[in-house]
Amino acid sequence: MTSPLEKARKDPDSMKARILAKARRIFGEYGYHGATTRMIAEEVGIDISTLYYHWGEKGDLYEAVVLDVNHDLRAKLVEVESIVHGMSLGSRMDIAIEIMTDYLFEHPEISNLVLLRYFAKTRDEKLIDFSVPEFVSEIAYSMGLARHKKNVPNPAKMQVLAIMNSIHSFVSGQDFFRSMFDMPQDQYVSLVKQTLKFILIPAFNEKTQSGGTHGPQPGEHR
Amino acid sequence: MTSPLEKARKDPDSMKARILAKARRIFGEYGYHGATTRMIAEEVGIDISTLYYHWGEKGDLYEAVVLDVNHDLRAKLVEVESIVHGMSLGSRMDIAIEIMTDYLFEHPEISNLVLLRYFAKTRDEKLIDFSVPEFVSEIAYSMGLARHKKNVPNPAKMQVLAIMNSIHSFVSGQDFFRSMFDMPQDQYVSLVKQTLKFILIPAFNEKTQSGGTHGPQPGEHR
DNA sequence: ACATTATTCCATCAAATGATGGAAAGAGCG
DNA sequence: CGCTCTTTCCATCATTTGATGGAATAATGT
Repeated sequence: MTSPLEKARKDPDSMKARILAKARRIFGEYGYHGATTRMIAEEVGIDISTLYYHWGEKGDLYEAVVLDVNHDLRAKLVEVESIVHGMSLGSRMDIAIEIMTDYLFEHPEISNLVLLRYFAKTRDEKLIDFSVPEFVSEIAYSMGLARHKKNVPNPAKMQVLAIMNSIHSFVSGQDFFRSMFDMPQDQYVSLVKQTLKFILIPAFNEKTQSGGTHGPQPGEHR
Repeated sequence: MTSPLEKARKDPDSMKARILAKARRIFGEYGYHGATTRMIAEEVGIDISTLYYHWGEKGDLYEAVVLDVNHDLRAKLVEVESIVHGMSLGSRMDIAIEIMTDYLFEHPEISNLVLLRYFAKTRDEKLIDFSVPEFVSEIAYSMGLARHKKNVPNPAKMQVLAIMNSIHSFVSGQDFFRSMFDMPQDQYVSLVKQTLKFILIPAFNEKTQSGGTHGPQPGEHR
């Protein structure tokens, strides 16, 4: 059995895929409730009922969008991992920040959707996506913050979340933030990379030797 | 002339204030479109038309909420600044992270609203809030990242944004993130502080002497 | 007590929105 | 061609949602 999502991914010119692509953008831009099926249909240039024919109710389309975005994001992370494999932690982070930042600025709806899913509840409660924890553990492992893919210490997971969220925030908030910098997009992207490296790299460079996980376990902090 | 918002802030028991308080929570939780005037009214325990009587249309109430939240946030930042004034940058950040994290976890709707405003567009376009740039410049100045309050270098502004967004993200995303850690709230809060300090402090400690603004100006990066 | 004003709720609208039935148009196939 | 299956659109619903008019109730001032 092939799911509608798999069909869409197989044939990017199909109506299903075209709808999915626009839905990604609209849902990412306006959030679940801010996006209407009519907006999406109009964007594709089709009647609203055609959209329902292919994807069923709004919540189902949204679910497909979330899964689709997660699929792409995971694929990119795997690609990055294969590129930086074997480098020092400093270089790894430098390259990873470069690639992921470029990628997410090219597909800002990914960051938008990830963050909106974190931060905004939806009236019609939908499934919680459990692929986030996997992501996070895998990245933590490949950064050398944990010795085993399973059983990654909580502080390591949190550090990965902090990194990912920092990038997503600058991508997703670009309209808002750029309004206070008054600079073209490419300069903003450079500034984002520069800032991310400035903030993120030192933390992992100096403390690396003093025991990957650093400091006390969460319980008895301070 | 006193605005409705000022009236509400003056008398916290007034109907205006009670509505505003609930509106903060609901708008923060569900976003602008996800929140309905009926949800807010029901939360307060009043009829929907009473809400309209006090605050006019939905967009006006939302605007009041945003201004209200910004007011509180700014006040807290000023308070923190007065507390950490004169300390070393390291201590300043340590204390500031402690206080701001505690504060925002006590008022998570502040983080929610700030982030949703950054990341989600609203169909009915509303005023863009220009108090953000001020915030950011002031913090950057008080962190010693700029010599004058006016004319703060862009990299410094970006660093402040990164810091603020990191805190907001962990507060706003707590429901989502805690589901992957399986720990009580207070432990999660500790872990957040620990992670924020781990990531944020090293960047500012070592490079402090090598020229506050660090590295090249945005233009010719890399 | 009375007049005036402020506040609250009930009833109701109009528009927006999610969703569907069924007719038309198209595609594949003997 | 004639048949079936798929796809698309038009018309239409039922709900939800933002919003208001007006009656009823409570405050306030004189």
